[in-house]
Amino acid sequence: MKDSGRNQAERRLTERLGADGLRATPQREHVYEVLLQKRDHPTAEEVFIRAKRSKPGISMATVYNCLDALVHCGLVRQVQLDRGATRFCPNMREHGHFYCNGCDTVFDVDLPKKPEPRIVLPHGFKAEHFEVAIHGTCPDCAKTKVKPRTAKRVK
Amino acid sequence: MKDSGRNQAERRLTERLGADGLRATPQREHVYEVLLQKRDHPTAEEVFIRAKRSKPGISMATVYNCLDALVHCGLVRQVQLDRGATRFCPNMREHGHFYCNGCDTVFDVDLPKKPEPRIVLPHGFKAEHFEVAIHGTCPDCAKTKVKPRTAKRVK
DNA sequence: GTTCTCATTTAGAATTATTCTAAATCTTGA
DNA sequence: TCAAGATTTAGAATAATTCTAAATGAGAAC
Repeated sequence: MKDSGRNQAERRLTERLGADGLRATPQREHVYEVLLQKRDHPTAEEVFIRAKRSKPGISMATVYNCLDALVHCGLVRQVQLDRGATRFCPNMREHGHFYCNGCDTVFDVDLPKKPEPRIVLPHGFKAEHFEVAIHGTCPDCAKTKVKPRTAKRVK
Repeated sequence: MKDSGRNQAERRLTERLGADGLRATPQREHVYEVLLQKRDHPTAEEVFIRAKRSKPGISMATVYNCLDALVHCGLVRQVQLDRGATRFCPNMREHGHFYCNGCDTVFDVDLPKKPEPRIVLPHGFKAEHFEVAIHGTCPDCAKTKVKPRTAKRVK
């Protein structure tokens, strides 16, 4: 049947949320689907807008709640790249993020195979998760040569 | 003489700002000094508070302006770790940041020597800068076992 | 030195992003 | 069916950052 992928995603969602003592509600499922549908690292606001298209009653507070729940149970990563809003990424594969200073777009980038730069933490530190962010210029912006800056707002 | 270190820092500041067409103003020097004095990854607000101690007239807008100028000219890095305020770090040596989910403290961590896992970017992408952030639990918090969470706000 | 121009600073308003609150609704298990 | 607790909701509140316009300051041109 044509949406077995969707059903699978839903099962996983219920499972993961459950493991954290959380319920798989229609809103949480919907927010998760929104993230899976267009993987362009949307902000909470953007998720809200998309979620409203097929679920007009959903509220911003719920979107934040759902996103938090999804992050909490390990189905979604939150990505902090610039001074703006947090972005969300349902790709849990190990990967980094390339942030284009020119157009603010975020691209997933592969990290070297069995990489984990093998960072040695001082004694007693327990790592749970790591993020690699690369800032630079994407091909399009490199061509058009606009906004060649690192920090925002300084002319 | 006892403050040659400071003079050196000031020379570098003037140089770097100048290279970007910016002036080395008393406020910019002061904000830079504040960052150098206590390298605990303060937020703009914290920098503002510290800056005011010896320069009561300085304004928040100026602190943001100065921080932007310093980031822009490559003397300071901004670090985005959680949903809270941006933090600032005057350590330009290559290093990563460990963020403790328990106490929100940020620690500098060394990256493997000639590391750069050699991330291969797709054709046309130009990397300017990269950040490695590790989220986890610091030794103190590991002992006391408080707040064992990844995302905020989900009970 | 005076004047012009432009950079910078400042206070405060405005905006943006996120969190909080309390009431309504829903779910689940007894 | 009911009680307890989880979730959602709207809207208020807070936090973080940016914007605005006026005042100040500094260097270039006279």
